[in-house]
Amino acid sequence: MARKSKGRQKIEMTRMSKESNLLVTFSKRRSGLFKKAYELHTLCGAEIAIIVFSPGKKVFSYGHPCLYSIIDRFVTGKSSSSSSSAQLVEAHRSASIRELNMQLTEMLNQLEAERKRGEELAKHRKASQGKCWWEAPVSELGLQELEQLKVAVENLKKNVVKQAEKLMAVEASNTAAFLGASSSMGGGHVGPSNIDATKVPHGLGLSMTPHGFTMGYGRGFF
Amino acid sequence: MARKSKGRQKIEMTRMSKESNLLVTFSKRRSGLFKKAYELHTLCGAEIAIIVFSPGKKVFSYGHPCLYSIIDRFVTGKSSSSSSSAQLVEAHRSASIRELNMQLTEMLNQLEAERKRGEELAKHRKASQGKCWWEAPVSELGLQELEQLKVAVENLKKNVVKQAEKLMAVEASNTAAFLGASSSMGGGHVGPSNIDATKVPHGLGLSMTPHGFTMGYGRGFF
DNA sequence: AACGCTATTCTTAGATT
DNA sequence: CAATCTAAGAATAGCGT
Repeated sequence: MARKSKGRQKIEMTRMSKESNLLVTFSKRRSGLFKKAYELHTLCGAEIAIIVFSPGKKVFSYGHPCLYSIIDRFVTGKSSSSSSSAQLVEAHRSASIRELNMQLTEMLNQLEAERKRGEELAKHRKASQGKCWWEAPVSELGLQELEQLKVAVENLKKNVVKQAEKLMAVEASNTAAFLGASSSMGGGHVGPSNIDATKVPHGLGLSMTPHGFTMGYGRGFF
Repeated sequence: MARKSKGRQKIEMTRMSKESNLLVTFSKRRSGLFKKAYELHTLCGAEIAIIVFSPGKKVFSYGHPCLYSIIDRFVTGKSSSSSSSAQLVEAHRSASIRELNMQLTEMLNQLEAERKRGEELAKHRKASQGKCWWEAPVSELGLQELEQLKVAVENLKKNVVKQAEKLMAVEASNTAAFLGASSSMGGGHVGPSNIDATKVPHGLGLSMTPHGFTMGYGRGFF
């Protein structure tokens, strides 16, 4: 037996064609992702929540210290003191507005990253001046466009925030009325309860023992 | 210079003692985690949402195709049990906002495409020192995309204002006559689930190195 | 504080069982 | 199909800039 294996091979970063390979790769990489999350939590004390919908629409989640507390904190943006259903419902509602703000902020960050890259590109171009002269204007235009886009998005964000503030004010004034009869839904649940979770390739902590390491399947109790 | 570096060293899987190291490690590993998530999404078509609270309590998030749609899907699960009037109002409102989210998501996708193009451009530039003729069309394409993006942003801006006003009107009428408003714009498209085919012409590595996927935002409260 | 480097560890694609 | 094995590719700790 000369060659037992070709070892890891490079793969193209695009959806895998072979469904069988895809499935096993999904499983492997999901484990890897959760392990990385665990390590990030352990090493740096970060709190992490991960939700994964498999290609087959199954749900896998990871959360530390508690998946829901993190999501709740994220959605409400802060306190999350009480877990009363009324508050959660309200939080979820206002989350929609906050989503806009967050998404816009993310967009700005992405734009910023893109702009940086553009500058780098421009620098590169300068380094190899002479070659590709025809490209200079194009790249520059691209950069300028990005700058404009950034400004546009920033303005957009301001508008959204402004509108949202008004909306929130209105909502706050009648929140009490809305929540008069907060349905105490939830409670039961969990159908498939496939607590399959992560097997975690042996070989390293993660034995989901340390603390919670909730890796359940979820359906919230919102 | 015999030894330039000791290379990667093994570390204990416990909270890092040196705060300075901890901080930089957090940053590096967070990027790595997000990259893994991206790859899992791209390779396997999984939908992923990650929320990370840094030790400094700052929030970073990542999501494909859209962070919020995933969280929403996870959180709401299927709490279609009760249908109180309050919930109807909420559903109505969420639907409207979700439309905005869809638009924003599309924009984000376009931005991502643009970013990918940029990376590819950089890669090609580096790879083909003297063959710049290949880059020209790519750059032009990127410019076109930017133009489209610009238009998209302008339209989006208008829509956001319009929708926000509409929402305010709805809220106002609800305030006045709790259930007066009828669901004129129900519909709604639930989960996007339009898992983009990730065209990426000449795929290649997509090593997205420099600024990776950090899509953080600093606390997005209004 | 963000970036580049390098040696080393870690991850994982593909094959095998 | 799940577990294991192997070696090539990726991620990254510790430094330097």
